[in-house]
Amino acid sequence: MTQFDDSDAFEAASLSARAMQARPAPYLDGLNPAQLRAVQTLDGPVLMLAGAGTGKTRALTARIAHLMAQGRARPNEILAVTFTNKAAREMKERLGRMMGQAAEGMPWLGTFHSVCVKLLRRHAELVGRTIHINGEPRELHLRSNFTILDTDDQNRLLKQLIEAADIDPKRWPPRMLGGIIDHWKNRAWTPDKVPTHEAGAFDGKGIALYRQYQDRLLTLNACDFGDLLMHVIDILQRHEDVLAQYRRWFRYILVDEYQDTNVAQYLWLRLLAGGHKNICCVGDDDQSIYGWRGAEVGNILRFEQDFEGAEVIRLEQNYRSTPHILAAAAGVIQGNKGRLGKTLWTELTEGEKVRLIGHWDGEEEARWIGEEAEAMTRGTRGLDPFSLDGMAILVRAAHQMRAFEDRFLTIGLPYRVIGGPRFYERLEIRDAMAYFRLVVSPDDDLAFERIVNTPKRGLGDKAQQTIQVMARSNGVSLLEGARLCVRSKTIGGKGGRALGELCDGLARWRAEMLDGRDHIHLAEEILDESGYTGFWQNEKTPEAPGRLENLKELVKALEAFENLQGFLEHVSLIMDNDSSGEEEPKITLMTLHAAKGLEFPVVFLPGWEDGLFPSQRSMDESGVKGLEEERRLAYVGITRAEAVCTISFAANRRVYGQWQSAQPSRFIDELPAEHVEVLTPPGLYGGGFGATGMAAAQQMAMGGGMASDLTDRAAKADVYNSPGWRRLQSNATRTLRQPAEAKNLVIDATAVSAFGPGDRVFHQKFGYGEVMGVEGDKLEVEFDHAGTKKIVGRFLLPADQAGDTPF
DNA sequence: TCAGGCCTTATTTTT
DNA sequence: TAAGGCCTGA
Repeated sequence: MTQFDDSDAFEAASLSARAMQARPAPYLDGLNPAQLRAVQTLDGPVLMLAGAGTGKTRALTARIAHLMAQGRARPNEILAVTFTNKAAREMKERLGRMMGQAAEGMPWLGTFHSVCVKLLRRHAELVGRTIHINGEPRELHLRSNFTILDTDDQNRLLKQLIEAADIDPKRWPPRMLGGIIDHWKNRAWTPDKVPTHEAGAFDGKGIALYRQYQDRLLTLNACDFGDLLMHVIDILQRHEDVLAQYRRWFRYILVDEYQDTNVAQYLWLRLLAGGHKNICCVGDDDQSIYGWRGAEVGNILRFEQDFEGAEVIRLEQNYRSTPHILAAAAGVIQGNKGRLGKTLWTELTEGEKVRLIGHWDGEEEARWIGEEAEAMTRGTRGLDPFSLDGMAILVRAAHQMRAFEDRFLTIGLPYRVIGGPRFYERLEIRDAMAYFRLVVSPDDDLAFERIVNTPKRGLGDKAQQTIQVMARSNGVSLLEGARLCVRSKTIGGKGGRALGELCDGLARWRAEMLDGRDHIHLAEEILDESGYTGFWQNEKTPEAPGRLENLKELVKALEAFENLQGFLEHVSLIMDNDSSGEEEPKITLMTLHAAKGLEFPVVFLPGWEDGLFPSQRSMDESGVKGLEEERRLAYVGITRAEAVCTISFAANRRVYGQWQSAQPSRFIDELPAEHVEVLTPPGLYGGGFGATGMAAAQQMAMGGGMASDLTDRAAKADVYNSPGWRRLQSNATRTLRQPAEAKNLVIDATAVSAFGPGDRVFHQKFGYGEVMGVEGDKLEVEFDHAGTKKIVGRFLLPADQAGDTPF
């Protein structure tokens, strides 16, 4: 298909569209030939194979603009799905900039899940089933105001079911069952469709529990994330009229990150695109890194078979990285079999080689990266200076971040961590939300369970069981059951009084809400009067102030919505944590997974050791498939870098408290030597070696092999005396001791002498504590909640000044 | 009911 | 090591 096909549209296009077409199309400006083809090939299935940094979002948004400008579809006739809210938002913003307000009118641009929620709310009543409750058949169906459960609700529900089935939740943890159910839902297997070879799952009770769980969700009028897709698929499969309606409705379909789709998403797309086949999938098989959560690389590899007559367009011109970085990435990814294949190229000619450095242990690695990052802000090794904002450290596993955090805290290097618990997953936010949920829907039993005794109201297991029994025997919600308990004095004393207050409060807040009271004030009132705010105010842990801050932020987030209900509906799908408004430049710390789609001028890739990266577990569990996914992860990591990419590894690392020695990652061997520069670790001699091949380079990067190369006696003597040599010796004997502390510490006498034993101090990370003694340049501090630590004096504040600082 | 001690376990994570 | 869940003693 060529761009001339657009002439067909000319006849069909409306007058206004023809007028638009007559004008130059600014959204096409500056697109390269491949991008142009991807934008202009409108009919039939298209696979846009977009390598890292090749401008795929640009092409995708231009394509949408083109569809509209050509009069092919109105904004509401285009279905565009992404995986993350962030990607959807980005696309909306870009479209907005490209076409003015037109993008506002794209109601079907969103994540798979948000689109499914919209569809499901329209057709909820088509999801239903006859459930026997106490032997009586009852026809239950989903209602359009269903609630969306998150993982935590899900696990609590599963735990109840597991215990009710008399299964030991220790041997068979709810999380595991949740994982299995998720796995099934990712394949669009309803309880009836789970194949028999899965019957053994969860001690042979998996399928039965799955069915019970689905029934329970239906009675709660709730869905989990997997249901959103699965229910929609089920509806589309069973109701031809509904399917036909949407096939007509969505005239063009676009899919971002197609390599990440699972079976359910694939089926969903096939159903919707089945009529006209105007589907454009964008993705990169080399960046498929979510196989472990159900993504099927097969989907993208099979595209041409699945969608007959598909046009495959490769975006291969890279606008991000230098040639050395691209070549290094290409060298690594070459090791994978069965790729669709792409060759990234760039117009850039200059640039740094990928840098490789080995360290004695993980702490030294962190120390070196800290120093290097700091040096790079000033310009070092002949490089221009870089801002910390342009630097990122990408790790395989979240726990690797710890060494860096510790180090950066010590030297005072500003950093930010991406990932970790998202805002809406935080304890205090979930508690607060449970209060809101209960006000909006008094029947929300899960929310009730969460907050009956939070803050502590003296309602323990026994009282809660009493409420359960009361509710069940009367066929009412837990909240209503609680009211009955209070009224009948079944729960008396202090607990009963507190419970009565809670029930009254909930009734009062609900009445106010129905009265149309301003929801922001109402939210504040709920949190104050329930005692929840007070609970955190009285808490003296170092994280308590932060939690209060988060609660404030939560209330602020309400401003964007008209009422509590609207807020709750959106929030369950928008699990973003965009902490905006950063002042000072910071280096970014995150996992490789979280880094996909991002780019940084300077990237550090630490921990390239076999077993850590590639991860042993991946290889054990998924064999070659696992290793290939790890390799794609390496590819993703390298291709994040624009200008400088530094890979490092350590010979020794502490794993679960035990010192272990490690081999450099096999991926290091796969780096093409001519695109790699080996840096010498501090304290080791060996500059000026002509390394050939990465194996030699590795040795050198670790300081190995230098004794034979250094013939000069004096130099040799120096080497034997160098800390590096002593390290190597201990390495050779494999004594896994913790290496010696770094020397050359400058003793900061003023900072230390500012405190003495008995002083109350505050530390950014560990909170409040008391100085126990002085040791060299450090103070020994016994923290109230973090144990005893040795801290450099200048990172401590007198406790009474802690409140005045922006910590 | 609850705080503190013991034992177990230990990627990657979005919606 | 270190965090989270469970149990026990007060």
